[in-house]
Amino acid sequence: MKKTGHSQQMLTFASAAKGDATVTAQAVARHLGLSVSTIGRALADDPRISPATKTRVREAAESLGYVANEAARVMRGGSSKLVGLVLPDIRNDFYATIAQALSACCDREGYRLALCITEDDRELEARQVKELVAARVAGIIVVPTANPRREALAMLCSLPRVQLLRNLPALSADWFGIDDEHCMQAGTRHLLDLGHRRVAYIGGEPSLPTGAARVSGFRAAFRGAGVDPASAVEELGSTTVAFGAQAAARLLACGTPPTAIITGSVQVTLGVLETLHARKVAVPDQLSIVGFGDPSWFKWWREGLTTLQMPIEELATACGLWFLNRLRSKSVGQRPHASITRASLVIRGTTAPPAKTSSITMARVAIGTTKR
Amino acid sequence: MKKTGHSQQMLTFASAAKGDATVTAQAVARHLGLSVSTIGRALADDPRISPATKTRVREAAESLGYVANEAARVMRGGSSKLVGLVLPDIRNDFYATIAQALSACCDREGYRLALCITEDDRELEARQVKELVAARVAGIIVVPTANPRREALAMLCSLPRVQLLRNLPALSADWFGIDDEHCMQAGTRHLLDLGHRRVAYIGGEPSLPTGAARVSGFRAAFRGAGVDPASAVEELGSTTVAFGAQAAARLLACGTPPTAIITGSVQVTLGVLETLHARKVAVPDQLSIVGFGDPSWFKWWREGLTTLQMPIEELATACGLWFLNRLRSKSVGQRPHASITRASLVIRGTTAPPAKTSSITMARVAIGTTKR
DNA sequence: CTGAAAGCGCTAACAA
DNA sequence: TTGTTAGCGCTTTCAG
Repeated sequence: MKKTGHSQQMLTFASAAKGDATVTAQAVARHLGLSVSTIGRALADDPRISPATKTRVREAAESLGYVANEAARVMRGGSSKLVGLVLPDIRNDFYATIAQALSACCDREGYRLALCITEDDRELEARQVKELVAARVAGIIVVPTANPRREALAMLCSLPRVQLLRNLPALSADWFGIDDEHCMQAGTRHLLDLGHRRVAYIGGEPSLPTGAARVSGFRAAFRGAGVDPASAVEELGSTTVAFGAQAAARLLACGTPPTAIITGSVQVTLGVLETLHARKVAVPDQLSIVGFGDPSWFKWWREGLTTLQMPIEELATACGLWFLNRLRSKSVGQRPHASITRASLVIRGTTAPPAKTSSITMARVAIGTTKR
Repeated sequence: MKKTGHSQQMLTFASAAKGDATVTAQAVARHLGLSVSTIGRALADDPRISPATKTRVREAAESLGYVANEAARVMRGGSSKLVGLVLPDIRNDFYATIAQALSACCDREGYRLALCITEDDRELEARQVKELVAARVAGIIVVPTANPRREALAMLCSLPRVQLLRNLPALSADWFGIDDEHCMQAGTRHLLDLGHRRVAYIGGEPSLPTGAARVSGFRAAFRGAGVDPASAVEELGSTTVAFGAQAAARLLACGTPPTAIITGSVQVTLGVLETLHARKVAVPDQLSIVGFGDPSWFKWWREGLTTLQMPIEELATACGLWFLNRLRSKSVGQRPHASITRASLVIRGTTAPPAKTSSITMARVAIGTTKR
């Protein structure tokens, strides 16, 4: 930072050229022999300030390295430019995509994201939310845990908020999500149509709104196809890689293993694939599988993973735009708004009709309606 | 939130039970007939306050839903509990892992992360950094762009800071990174040892510190093995999926395509794999490939991708711990500290000796020192 | 067109 | 053990 030579006020001690002590509007004012309010107004482009003064102020501010103190502005009653983003796990492709899209939205409107990772732990979530409130964030975008603490709910409800994917009525917040039930039904239907009967669903606990909807879609497919649900298997647990891997191992080990598996979470899918890979299970000859979500590498798993694909990025962008608009206009709809995005089944190479015998067969049927 | 019945001060209008107007320490004080400072001290667990009052205050604060205003605290001179995390792209597994690890660190120490995604755009970076300074963050953890703007550098240098992966001397900041040059040399060496001569490197521009180090390691391997570097091919560009895909396509299309490719970025690797998959290139029979980084799905690409693996999570955790410690103790080392983490070559199924003829051969040699 | 001053909510120095 | 008060840096009346 070059020190300007204009030594109009070199008498005033520590006139902000000290280097480290943060430069305040006061300092700029002294430097120019003006008052603080003029500085503030000039920088806010107030029409009452003469163009000449404005440029003078702007240049001085620039050269002194003045950066407005947002804390002070917030304290005056203005809400901050910080938006809380509360989600379970940023390594999950789902949430990374969401964060990226929201970050782009926020950036365009001058907002920043405070990233809070809950690991689906309600205590952690409560702490994080409290901190966000303390920081006086403008609002919160949240993928809530299955059962948030009462305090967390109360705090969330005291701010502008929107929920993503998981829809908790207790939050009475607007929601952007996917048609969990229908897409899971479509995926299951695909397997039933291929002739599978012993179909297993591995997914999140039904205490999660999404978990409940997905397992419900799974069951609905059986009813819809007139198939006896007795042959359906359900493994419900945490939406983690570990759970997926264990559940798949359990299913493979049992006396009459399923001929097809459908998963209800990206992480669970990962775990299942890991187990199938480790055990060298022949897919789809011995076992068909339908995944959940569609990170880029799903198409490289064996001949390509048949999966339920959802436009997460679009979903997040829609959510971000809508939320920021609401923040700015303060408009609060009476009933929470709900926006549902449709998912679609992408058929690749991991689903086929079941083998006639329980051993590995040579049959390898090519299917290909939505092949991509 | 239940309203407590203690109507000691029901006369004071709007005694904070109004529901929406944020509850201040003042409000709690009035509610209890105490002074603000007593409230502040009680909540700060000051020894001068009687235990009885402390509990009384704490309960009242709780039931009224009081949350301290951090902006006010910051304005009094305390630094905020916000740490800026500036990185190019959160969908990149590298950076997602880093964010996750740092978030865990910060959370443990009561800090929060402000996520800023630069997309490797220096203008965007400059804007984000300025906003972080305006927000009076306690410090910044940054993966800088190749060539940050002068203003951005100046601002960064005015705060506690640490750089990850990319090491820019201009920042004169502590750095946590990997031994880019050596690991790339090892990967290339592996290919040369297998007998490859026409080896291609596809990676980031040398304007990036990491890009420069990696390409330099690539070249060093040739020198080290006494192989004529004339047969080496270099494709340097942006560290994106698109560039990787295009570069690979270009290499395959040329008259005498390389018999092996080594990549210098996770995203580039993704692009290359995409092209190889689309063109149905026989790997490793027709072409050997060494990837960069090790997201979980690399081991599922064909027979498993041979790759340069680095303990990113440990790196980020080390960085976070060290940085937060520095923030708290204000200790500033004279010379910037540099911490280098070693990467390792993981040999899986995508590297083999080159085919004798230019066409596909049947030879498929199993290699397996570090197989995993 | 510009200046003076109040006040946002909190902490810490000074009183009692 | 508790109360009073000044002041952090900014915006925003109200006065010139």
